[in-house]
Amino acid sequence: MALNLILGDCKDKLKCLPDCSVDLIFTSPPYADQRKTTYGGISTDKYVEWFLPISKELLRVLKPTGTFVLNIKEKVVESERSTYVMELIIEMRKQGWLWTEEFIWHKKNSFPGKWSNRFRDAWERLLQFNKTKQFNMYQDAVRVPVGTWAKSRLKNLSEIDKIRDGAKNGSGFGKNVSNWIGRETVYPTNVLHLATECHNKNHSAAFPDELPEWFVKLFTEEGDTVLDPFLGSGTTAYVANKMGRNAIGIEVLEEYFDIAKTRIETSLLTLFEPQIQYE
Amino acid sequence: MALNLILGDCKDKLKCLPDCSVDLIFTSPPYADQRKTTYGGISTDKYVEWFLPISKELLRVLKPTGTFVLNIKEKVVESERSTYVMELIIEMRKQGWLWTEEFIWHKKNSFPGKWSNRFRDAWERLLQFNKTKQFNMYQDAVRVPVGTWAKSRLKNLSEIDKIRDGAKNGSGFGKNVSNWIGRETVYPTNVLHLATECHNKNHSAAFPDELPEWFVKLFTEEGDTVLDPFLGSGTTAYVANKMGRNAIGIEVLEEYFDIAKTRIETSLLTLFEPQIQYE
DNA sequence: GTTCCGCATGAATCGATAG
DNA sequence: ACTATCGATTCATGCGGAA
Repeated sequence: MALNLILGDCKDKLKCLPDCSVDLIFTSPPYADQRKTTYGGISTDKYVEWFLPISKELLRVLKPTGTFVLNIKEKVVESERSTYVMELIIEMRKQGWLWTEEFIWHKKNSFPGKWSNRFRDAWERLLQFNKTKQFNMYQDAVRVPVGTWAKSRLKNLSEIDKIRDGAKNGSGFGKNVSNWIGRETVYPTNVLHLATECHNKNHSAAFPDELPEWFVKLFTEEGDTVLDPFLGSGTTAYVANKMGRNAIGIEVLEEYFDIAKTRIETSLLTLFEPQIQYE
Repeated sequence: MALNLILGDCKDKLKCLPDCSVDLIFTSPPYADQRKTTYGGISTDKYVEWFLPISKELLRVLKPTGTFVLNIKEKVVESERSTYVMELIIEMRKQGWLWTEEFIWHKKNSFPGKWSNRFRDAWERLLQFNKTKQFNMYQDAVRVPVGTWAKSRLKNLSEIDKIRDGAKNGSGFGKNVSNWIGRETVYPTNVLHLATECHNKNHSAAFPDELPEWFVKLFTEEGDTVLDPFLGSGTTAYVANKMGRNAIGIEVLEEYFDIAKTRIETSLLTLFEPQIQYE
């Protein structure tokens, strides 16, 4: 599978990509006023203005049958949720994007903290945009097991957990999906239950592998092309390549770029060519 | 507890309520293009225009320390999610509302169905609006059991042992108890996991009792006043009254109004005065 | 080989303090 | 007054060492 990692600002570098050449764009851009030390720290009131030229290029490079999934969440400013994400959706529609769906990522391990006026924020948006109504969607690729999941988990659930989360929370979406082949499966919903990865000092990803994995399965087939214009630690490109898709990743910060490149290339080496190691 | 059920259009009837008299507004208005035969079918492009005069009245009747929780979800129109909810938030802020938070109601048993271009919709928005930044929030009223698995459950058991030992000695008891209580419950997040009601055939409520119950606990104390301007089958008013809050409910449709009134009054009768039945 | 426990670590937010 | 920085708060998760 081709792996194309590009160092530079995606606003410029996207122009090098041909029209209608990408099947899935999955990305998590730097959030407003977040990661200020590493990225420029885009302020909340400039965010839409900053993003629109990029989304315009993304619209160009996406195939008519392709999908753009945007992982984003607005921050709190002076005790209020900012509205720049809503404004972004409205403006992107004016650019020609179709806002097809909003998935919810329920973050099972949300950031701790206590405030007098709000609880911990445990969810993020996964906005699905399309170029046309005839986009590819491979629903069977993400079917999840039913029934047995809840039963097997019941053993491990304490009484407290039952009270808290209910025992019928069957949105199973784990790594052992292969174990469930042959059993009864159902289609998932638009709510995803995943924990963020933590305790990875070398590359702390903003989202777990399972997140891009799910969307790569859902919206692409093997041999298709996946693009992440804000590569970060490289999770999207790594996952896409691992799954037999071509991957394009763009990252503006050299430090992140190097980490992502090293991580992806070494991981893929051990993944696909272990025999070389022993010969 | 006072129960005030009003038959009529809330746009008019709200004008009869005094300024700054309500502690919590919890409501689920008719969604755009839903219930067409009943509410005259508010179209998606007229929705904001239709709602703004009502939200203006709601702003007037709410106490400065009060909260408005709006349960809403945009519908799909021609394969796209409508943007009227986003536009509504932006316009309500212009009216003077503070958009404090967005809770997610994860519907554990979402409506079944299968479509080629989307999965089942398993979540709804619970938009929290406030009049001022100094609103009442009783966070301790909604604490949940700590999310421990088997391993830390053992840890809790050892804590219990400590308490027992302390009790034998007769000293240090209080301190251990307070530590233990602190570990047993935690504050919830802004994601609510509730199933929709499916066991009540007589009245199909838009949401389960637990939904308004949670917000009534969180934002009011006993003796406070809860308002639902779109009463529907009466869940909000019933729950509020059951919990010792004054309830005001407005419903435009006589058919719905009668059902709600009967349901609430008979339920409360058996709830509070069972002895009358036997005397 | 398991299981168990300790511990660091987060796309955070508020309010007080400092320039 | 208005902005910038900083400490306190808090909990699910997974890694690594130990039993």
